[in-house]
Amino acid sequence: MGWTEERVELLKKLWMEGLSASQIAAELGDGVTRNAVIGKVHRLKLSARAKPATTAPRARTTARPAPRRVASPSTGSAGAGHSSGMARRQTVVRTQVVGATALAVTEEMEVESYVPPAAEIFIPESERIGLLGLNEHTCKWPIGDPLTPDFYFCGRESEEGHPYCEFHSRRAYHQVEKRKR
DNA sequence: CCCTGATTCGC
DNA sequence: GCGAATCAGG
Repeated sequence: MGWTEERVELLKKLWMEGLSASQIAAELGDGVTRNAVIGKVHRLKLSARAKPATTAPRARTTARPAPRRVASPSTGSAGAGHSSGMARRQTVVRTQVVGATALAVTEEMEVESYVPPAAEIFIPESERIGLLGLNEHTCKWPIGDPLTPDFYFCGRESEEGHPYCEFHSRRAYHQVEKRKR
């Protein structure tokens, strides 16, 4: 289905209201993808919105060398590492621990100094491991202050090829709540 | 992994 | 004009 005036108007309206491209795509239905929405938005020159949403000042990134796909069905694509180190300054979400699965977001704040990531989960002292206890199958998520003697690593089993256990792997970036109208 | 928007370019 | 593929970022 093409872009009828009605659909374009709806697109403009929702975009200005701050809905994400994927949400608008779902709203329009008919197999419209978020890419279609974004593409249309650009053609309409509607890029600017009230709320920056994400990705703020993007002055200029690479002018995309020459990916060119479409015709070649080669399946290469092997590695893809994803390096994300521990930032000294980071935005954390304070949670309330009620159990292993009951986490409630109560406040979002930015902290100055290092904060033990995912300290919510309790690791029995007998399972804690130090630097020398790490191997390719142990979760390398650090807990505590590295400069302190009581510093240790999660140490639980990590998925093959992954540096962290499942719990800690999903800790970094997982949608707290999926937008639903 | 989930997600966001930005960009290019064959169609 | 359209939008999949890709990129860059959180």
